[in-house]
Amino acid sequence: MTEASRHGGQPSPPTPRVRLVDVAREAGLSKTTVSAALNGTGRLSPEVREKARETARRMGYRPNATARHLRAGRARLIGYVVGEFAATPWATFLESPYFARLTGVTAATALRRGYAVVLLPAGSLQSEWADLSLDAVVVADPVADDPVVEGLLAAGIPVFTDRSVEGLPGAYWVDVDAAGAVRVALDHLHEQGARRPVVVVPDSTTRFHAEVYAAHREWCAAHGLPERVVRVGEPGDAPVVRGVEAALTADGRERPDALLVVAEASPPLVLEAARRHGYAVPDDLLVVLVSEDATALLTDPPVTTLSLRPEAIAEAGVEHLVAVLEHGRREPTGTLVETRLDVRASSVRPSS
Amino acid sequence: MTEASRHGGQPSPPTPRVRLVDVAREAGLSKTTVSAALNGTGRLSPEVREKARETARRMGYRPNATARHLRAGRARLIGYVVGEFAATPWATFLESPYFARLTGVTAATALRRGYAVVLLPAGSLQSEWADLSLDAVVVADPVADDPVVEGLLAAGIPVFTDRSVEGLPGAYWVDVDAAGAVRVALDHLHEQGARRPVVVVPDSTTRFHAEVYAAHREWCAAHGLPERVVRVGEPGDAPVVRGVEAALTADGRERPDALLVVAEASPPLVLEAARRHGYAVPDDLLVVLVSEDATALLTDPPVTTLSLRPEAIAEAGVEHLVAVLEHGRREPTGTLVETRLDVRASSVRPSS
DNA sequence: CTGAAAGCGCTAACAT
DNA sequence: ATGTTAGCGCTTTCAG
Repeated sequence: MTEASRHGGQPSPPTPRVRLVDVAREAGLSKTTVSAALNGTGRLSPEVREKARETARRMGYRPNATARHLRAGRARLIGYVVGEFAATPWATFLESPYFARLTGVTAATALRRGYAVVLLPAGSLQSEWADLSLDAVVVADPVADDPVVEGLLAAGIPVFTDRSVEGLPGAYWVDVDAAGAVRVALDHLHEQGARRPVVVVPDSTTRFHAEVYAAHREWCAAHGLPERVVRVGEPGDAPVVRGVEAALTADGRERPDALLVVAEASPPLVLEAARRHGYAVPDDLLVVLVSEDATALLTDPPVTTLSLRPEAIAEAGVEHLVAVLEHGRREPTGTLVETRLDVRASSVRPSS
Repeated sequence: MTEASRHGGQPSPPTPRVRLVDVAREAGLSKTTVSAALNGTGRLSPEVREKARETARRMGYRPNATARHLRAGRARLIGYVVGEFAATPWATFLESPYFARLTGVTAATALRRGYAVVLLPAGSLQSEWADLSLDAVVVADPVADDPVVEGLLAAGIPVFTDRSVEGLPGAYWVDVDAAGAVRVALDHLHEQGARRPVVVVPDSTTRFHAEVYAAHREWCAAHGLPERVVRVGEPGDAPVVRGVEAALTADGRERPDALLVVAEASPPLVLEAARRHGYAVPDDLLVVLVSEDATALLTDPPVTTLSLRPEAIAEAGVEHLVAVLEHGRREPTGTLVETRLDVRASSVRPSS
């Protein structure tokens, strides 16, 4: 006798699952009829339909998804990869509010559409996904010419990712309007009187950051302002905060009067760094952060943030994916999501 | 003609996938033989086996997982839920280094065992998982008497979670030795000369925190030291740091000489808070943090951390799960993972 | 308006 | 040692 059974639980009788045929027999109907009744297909008399449903409910029938999928030819499974540094991929990845939300909303939206999202850690080999029958794969942050993307396309699996794959057949994208975001933020700071804005941004080769550099350069040229930018080696609170400190150190030049951080960093940490360097926010320094971090609302003053809207990206991506998978829609191959500037006290010049 | 085809990509010929029977025909063998050859089963002559394999490889054969699963009666799918605050579940959840690692390692380990991990966001309804044919579900942080757990067990799906489910038939657990962890940390501080340690811990009703309280109380009683504890309302850097500040404010009592934080908080932030309050670490104050945060190694001094070892928990959990699923092992129902104290300069009294 | 039968792709008895 | 066949549970023509 096992410990569990002595505790009074059932000895776990390997309940032979109720199948469609069992329901049919019990209800005195055929498999076909019950199937049609439950799926709302076919033309059945209301009474028969109700009887089938009632019996199924009573017997606790739950359709076998695997059999359905085999029949349907699609497994309703979506892979979710991050094409990232192999070292500590998920740790650095999921810890960011942006990716955490992207991941969660992708899973939730897909589930609502009847698709399950399968986590594919970057460390895992492609060979391990081989026997997974994925209908499609979402690549959450591809590197340039990502081999993962290429492998999937070669295997005939549709890929959904960011704009870096534009033009590849079978690859679809949803992306954020990075250039627009930078312009909106800088325009806002300019309107509030900023004339020496400094930008802090990770020094990476991703398309997103490349667009940020370019947009910043153009904006500065257009406004006849000097291009002040600090590039930090990697994402993460600590490096970014150091970058902020570097940006705020005048180094002989005039002190900046506005700060735009295009990297996720804890808002309170950034504010504190500014204060440490003798800036009063927003009096001496206007601050805008690209961040999804909710603590931005809790600081004193609350911090203006530019949201990349991971929720919107995830939803658009899944809708697009479902459209391609279910209706064979191949156009458009991309969707651009607008960012959102949430103006708060940190970037509003007081009573000008 | 579509945009894609004009770009020179194949017009995406809906490649009729290569099936087992196709390989068999091509190789002049039967399905059985090819199947046996590829799966390493049966007794086949080496030449035939190699021929089958070679043909399969050449034709780019990839077995249809859905058909296999239907045949096998199991879908090799594992659900992964977090039984948490419904509001912003994944955001707060995945952002923590602990959970991010737990999640990533769970997925990677399962995949290596041939199981796919499906994300089930807390906001999603049980009805949405109904037709998912999950072989088992991992509940990553159940609340007391979690209704999710109960629903799954009622549906006959094995559940893997933490020790709070001990005794429920069909529920298995892997947990961290919270009480042992507290003792190890406090013993270490005591050895280093601490006599007025203060503990900061979230004020929650989870089993983990309850155990922490109890272990702390016992330890203090056993050592005849006053029980100094600060409970913070919620996890998250900001509240925890405020808790630390409260803990370090003497308030008429003697200043503490050691600090144990049992909540994930950014190590540099905690150190800074200590300095702000006039403590030199480790001279005036020994510091130990329960954390997986890698920045603990980068501070000055590096911070001693107590790791709850999410990687080990995830691996043990998956191994246990696989054992139950594949070999029907029902005992033991639980595994306890030891924590690990990584002693660094922040908790070593200098040259005593 | 309902039921019998075929078949999705694969594996494992069983027969040769 | 290899091939034939049945069947996993479901949906869907196609007869009745």
